[in-house]
Formats: sequence, C-alpha cells, structure tokens
Amino acid sequence: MNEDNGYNQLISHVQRHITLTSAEIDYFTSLLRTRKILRRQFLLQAGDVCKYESYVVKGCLRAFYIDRSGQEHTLHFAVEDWWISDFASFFRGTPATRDIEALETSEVIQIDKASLDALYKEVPAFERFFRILHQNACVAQDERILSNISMTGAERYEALLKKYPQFAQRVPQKHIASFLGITPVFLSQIRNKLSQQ
Amino acid sequence: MNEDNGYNQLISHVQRHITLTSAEIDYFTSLLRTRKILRRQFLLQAGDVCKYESYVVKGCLRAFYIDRSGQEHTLHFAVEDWWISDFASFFRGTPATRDIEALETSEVIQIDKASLDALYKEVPAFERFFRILHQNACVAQDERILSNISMTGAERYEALLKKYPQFAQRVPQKHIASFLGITPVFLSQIRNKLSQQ
DNA sequence: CGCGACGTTGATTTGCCTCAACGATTGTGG
DNA sequence: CCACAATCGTTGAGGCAAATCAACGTCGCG
Repeated sequence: MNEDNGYNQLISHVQRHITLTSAEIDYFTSLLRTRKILRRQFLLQAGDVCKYESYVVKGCLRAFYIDRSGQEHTLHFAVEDWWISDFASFFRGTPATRDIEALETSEVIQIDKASLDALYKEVPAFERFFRILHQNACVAQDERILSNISMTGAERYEALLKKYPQFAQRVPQKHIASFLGITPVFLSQIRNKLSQQ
Repeated sequence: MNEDNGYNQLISHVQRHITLTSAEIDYFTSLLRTRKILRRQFLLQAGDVCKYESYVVKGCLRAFYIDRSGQEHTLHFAVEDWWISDFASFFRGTPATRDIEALETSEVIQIDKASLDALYKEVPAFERFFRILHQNACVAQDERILSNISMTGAERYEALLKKYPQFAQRVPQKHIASFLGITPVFLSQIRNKLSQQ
C-alpha cells in the first residue's frame, strides 16, 4: 500500500506477540502519532523530558550520552522494527541524560506516557506485549554487559559483525567505536589487522 | 511472625507495584516453592535449563559466566528483595550459559515457567508486575553498560561504592572485580591508591 | 574550489593484565 | 587441637591493550 503510514508495520510487530481485535487495533492507533526526522536531527535532547517511546518504521537512530569531557558514548542503535527512548526519563518524568539523533532520514511512530497508561488500562494485553519486549531487551543487554566485561575491543567488534553483519556498513565507524567502548582510532587499527588475514 | 516462610516479604514486594485480592494472593502462593541453599552451593549450573525465577528472601547470590579460558565473569549479584535467574534459558528453555551460586547461606522463593504462564493467564496483573520489574532492570542495565563503555575500572569501582555502599563489604573482592570487568590484582591496586588520599 | 568531517597511520603514554612471590586467614583431616 | 593445604588479598616487575596526540589523504558538501 502506497499510502501506508507505517501503522500496519507496527501492528504486525505487536501481533507477533499478542492478539488484538480490530476495535483494540483502532483504539491503539488512535493514540499514536507519526513523525519524520531528517538526518542529524534530534528526536530528544539531554535535559528535556523524554515524552515518547518511538517505534522505528524506517531509518536509523542512535541514543548517546555525552560525558563531562565532551565525549559521546553510544548506548543504542535503532533501525526498522526497533523501539528507542530514554527509558529512565520516560518512566519517571525526569530530565533525559541522553540525546537521540537520526543517522538517516527516518520515520517513527510515537506514543506518549499518558496514552500508554491509558492503553494498559483499556487493553491489558499490551502489558504483556511490553513485558515481552522488555524481557527480550534484558536478555540482549545482559549479553552486551557480558561482552563488555569479558572481551577485548577486537573481540567485541568481531562479535558485532557476526551478529549484525548488515549493520556495520550502515553507520559511521566512529559511532560503532563509541558503541563498543573504544576509540575510532583503535577501531581503525582493529579493522586494519583483520583485513590483513 | 516466627513461622513466616518469606511469602509475606515477597507479597509485599509484589504489592508495591500491583494490587491483589486475597484469592489472587492465595493462588499466587500456591504456585511457589521455597528453597534454602548453603553457601557455595549452586542454584543453577551452566548447561542445565534454568527452570525457575528465584526471589531472594535472605542471603546473597551471584550469576556468572565462565569463558573458554576458565575465567569467571560476574553478571549479577542478588540480595534480599531481588530476583535472579538465567533469563534467556528460562524463557526459551535453552541450556543455561551461566552458573548461579550462593555466596551466603540463602533462602529463595521459586516459580517455574509453567506456573508463571498460568499465573499470567489467571491473574493478568502479574503481566504488569513483571513488565515493571523488567523495565526497571532495563534502566539499571543501561546504566551499567554506560559505565562499562565510558569509565575506567577505578571510576566504576568508586561509582559502585557510592551506589551500594553496604555491598562492598558483603562479598569477596574478587567477585566485585569480575563484576566490574577488571582483575582482582588491579582492584587491589585501585583500593590501595584510594586509601592513600 | 575550499572547508570540514571522517578514516587511517605512526609515535608515545596510560590503563590494565599476567606472572610470581608473600602474609594472613580459613578450613580440613589426622 | 594442631598441622597442613587452600584461598584470598596484597605487592612488585614486566608486557600488552587501548588511549592520546598529531599529521595526512579522501570525500561530500556549501
């Protein structure tokens, strides 16, 4: 469908985990809003409250933290079919500690906290959906913590290439480096050594 | 109550997030079992399927991964009022990749997957409870990932001391070191330098 | 065209690990 | 209850992993 605004994509994503009636789908979609973001534009700035959870219909974004010395540390990437937000800020209403920026011109679907709370109330199946979502996120984060405490930078890079082969081409190396917890200079050296064998 | 088996503690933990009728509480507790574990005993061994989520009534445990070179990497500690398991194994029924051992003689309350699924069905409020639990876990893990990619070992240790002051005394240094992603030798050097100022 | 962002490469420094030896404590068997 | 082994934390020496600083080529973009 040419004029699809991405809702179908989101709904089939949701229905991978729970089943919804068409009335529930209608109610759900009534709470959503679509937003297009140009490359390099910010979806969230540190200091603001994160008002939305965003589902990525198309494009690529990253969430990153800037430390006192001005260095950026990429916490998450989000591509098609992923969610992104500053959880702590969204749930608690506290100022965000991270920025979220679009690495490509992107399209996201957003839901705000009041709507999400209403959704939980009206359609409890969404409690289940987000439970499963967060559960999976926990598993993934756990693996990332393990690789951070147990592997060298080179090993983490190779593991990343293996797990998300398409991904390494899609985003600038410096962001991959900051995601892995190494410097762009060192990542370049790693790639150099890898290509020599 | 002298003969309390820890259920009251768990129930008030649950009721911090959701409200339950006494019938629901009864049903919930009918699904649980209590287990006492001696110090150094294992709650889970890598290779086995993780059959239970365990709520810690009393004591202290840790989940750790052993890599090919035989080194241990501590992924989680769990003390009173925390949960511990191998999520990936529990949800998917796959072999666990981690061991869980008691650092002190401990008492836990367990629920198996079939019972948890039944609980979700009978008392949907538990979907909400575990959603919130996993949500908070995501936030905490996110912060840990950030500290792993943005701080030095010494900074991570100081942050840990600040966040969980009581904790550093409770468990052996070598486990703290493996939690932080550094060696016990290096942690000792860090402590030495800290005490000199 | 010229500027700025990005990745690369080399030289140097720092963070952290490995190996090894040593007290102190814990625990275990005789 | 003592003797011995095992475990733990500490300390020192040396080595590797990764950061910093700096210079350079390439590319996309105004």
